[in-house]
Amino acid sequence: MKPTLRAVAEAVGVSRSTVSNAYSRPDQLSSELRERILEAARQMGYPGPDPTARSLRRGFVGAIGVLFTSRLSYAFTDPFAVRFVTGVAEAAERHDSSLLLVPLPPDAAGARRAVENAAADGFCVYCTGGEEGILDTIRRRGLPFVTTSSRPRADDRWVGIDERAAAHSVAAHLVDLGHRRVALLGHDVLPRAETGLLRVADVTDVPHPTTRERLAGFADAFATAGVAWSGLTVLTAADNTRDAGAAATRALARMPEPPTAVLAASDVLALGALDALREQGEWGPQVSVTGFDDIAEAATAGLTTVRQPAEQKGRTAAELLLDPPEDTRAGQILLPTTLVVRTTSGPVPRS
Amino acid sequence: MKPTLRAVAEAVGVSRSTVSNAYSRPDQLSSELRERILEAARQMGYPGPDPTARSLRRGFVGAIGVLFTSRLSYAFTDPFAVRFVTGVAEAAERHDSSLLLVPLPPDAAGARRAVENAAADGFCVYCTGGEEGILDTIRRRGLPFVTTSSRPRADDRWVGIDERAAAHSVAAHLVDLGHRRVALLGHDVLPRAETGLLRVADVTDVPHPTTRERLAGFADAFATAGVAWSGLTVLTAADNTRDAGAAATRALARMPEPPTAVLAASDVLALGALDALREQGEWGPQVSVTGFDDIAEAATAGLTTVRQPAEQKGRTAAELLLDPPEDTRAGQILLPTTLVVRTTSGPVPRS
DNA sequence: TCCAGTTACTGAATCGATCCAGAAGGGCGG
DNA sequence: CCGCCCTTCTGGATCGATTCAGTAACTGGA
Repeated sequence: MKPTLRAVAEAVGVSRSTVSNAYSRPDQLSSELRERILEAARQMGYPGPDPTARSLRRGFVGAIGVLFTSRLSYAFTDPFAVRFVTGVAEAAERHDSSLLLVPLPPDAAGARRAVENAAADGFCVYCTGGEEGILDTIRRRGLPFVTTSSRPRADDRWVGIDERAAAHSVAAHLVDLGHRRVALLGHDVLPRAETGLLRVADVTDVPHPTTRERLAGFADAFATAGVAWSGLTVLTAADNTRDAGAAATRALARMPEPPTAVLAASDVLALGALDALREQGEWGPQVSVTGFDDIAEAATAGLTTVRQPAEQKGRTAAELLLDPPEDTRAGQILLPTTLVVRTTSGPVPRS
Repeated sequence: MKPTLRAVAEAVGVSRSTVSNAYSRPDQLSSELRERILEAARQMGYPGPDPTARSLRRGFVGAIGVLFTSRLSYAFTDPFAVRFVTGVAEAAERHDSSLLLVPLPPDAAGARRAVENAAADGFCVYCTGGEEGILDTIRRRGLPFVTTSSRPRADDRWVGIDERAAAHSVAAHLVDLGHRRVALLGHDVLPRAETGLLRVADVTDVPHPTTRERLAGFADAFATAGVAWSGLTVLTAADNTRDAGAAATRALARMPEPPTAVLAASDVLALGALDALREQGEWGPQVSVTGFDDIAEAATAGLTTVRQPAEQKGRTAAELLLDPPEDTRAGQILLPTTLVVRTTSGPVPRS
């Protein structure tokens, strides 16, 4: 067994408090004694105060948790998520805090347990589906948190973008280009993970809050332009992945009157859509495609999209958590978005 | 203040042990009493056993630490690192373990403190520079760990590839194509972070173990082919980033007899080299470039490289940590690598 | 010389649980 | 009816530190 602080104290012949002070409050004892203590500790192989015991007594851990709805391994696959975490990490680092990444199992009970068992001083909640239950669990623990995706309560800390307005901006761009027959591509559009076509029925039923807002924003733009919702098609991807985006998009080829544009709810899906369209011979590449997020690959692919500041979002979230503003009302921060027009969007082809 | 387990016990009129059992050992009490306890807890807003206290008493945390030498935010920028963590996350998930990401400050003392304070049951040590000091600190804490990069001690758990042989294979590929005047591109080649040209002096002096092995492997191939080391040039990138790779490569243009190929120690650097060469008018694009790792962008860029199974490396590392083989000698796992020839390597141009 | 003010250190209480030996009560075979 | 086992629950010790009020010795100013 490793020696404890107590053992060191006994070896040196001082009280435990003094040994503790040697580590955490050097000014509380003579530097001579301190040296003697540290030397003895070294000799005995004492690794310093146990982090867990220290946390218990001190009442805080020194780590912030980042909650992901989906599996952790998936989280790292999503470029936007990675950039978000990068931002969180950056801020955490500045505050000498570690990062505890917590994957939330899909079932509510498991998710609750995960949050209850996480040794963290607070949480950044990254874009989850069944968010409310999770926030409640955090509240029960009495820990602070920052959300990013769904509509926050008035007194919750939050950082995000105006999803709906941002989505509106890309859609309006397509409308301006003359597109009227358009497919909206989102993941998790229906509770059951169906893939394929759907008529736009009631977007408010979409369970995933971010997707819902974005689809609503898309729909807004068409409504404004007088395009009937019935002219729109919704493609449901099984996942927010490139492959799922491609798979969902392939359904278009089977339509009698295929759309002239695909409006995706994320860049990842949009890239998938491009993949699928490229397979479609001459017709495919003529279809306009837009994304959302502006991940790195978007630039390479020439994807028209809406940029949101991913790292900044993460950084701001962590900052909001680690050193909260005096004024509670300053706890909700809206980040700007920009429409980035590249080469994947263009006027409706004449033919 | 949140109620504690003790408060719940008093409210229900049972002992603390019983409440504890209600949460962690349902078979130790009648289900009727258990229900009563949980109900009372719910009423009082008791969030369940405190993770820190539980960890202290139980003697383990339920999280594995991943140690990064560089800043956390940088770690997420490196595609290879991200894939490695993805693998670790996957395995951790299977074992119901959280991930604690621990950035190690560049200074030895800070790094030691970070390791001493990390609340984890064991560590995956991702490719660090001053690795030995860190491993010692972990050993002092008596915690298990798995390394990936440097040469392990006989009884350390380790997962990795034969860096030198793998590096040899790309270099041999270039030799076969006729290249004789070649630049080796690595980061952190010298202790002081110099950028620019260097003659190959003594590769064994390179501080970063992985870079050292790879450069050595490159050199091997040329030695075998009878190419004098003096024919080789070493480019030192300040960082393992695309930009740093590009910056280092620009020095080539100033050489009287520029190399016909650039052998990079990582894909990230290689992509940077390609960027730089593309700027160089007609000469640049003729230079062959090879990378190392086979990250996703490598395929897109047509980069010739050596593939190593990144996710698998992470997964194996975590697996080795979380459920170690009976036989200690099975604790060192060598993963396979493959030479992937694409379009950035070709024969020496005639001119 | 005396008292106030520092400095250096001690001891007991505490953080919030889990563990373990053991007690009380019920069921059952002999 | 006794003894044994099983189930259900209890109390106290314990995990490894930190905190805080308090003691003792020393310093310095009047």
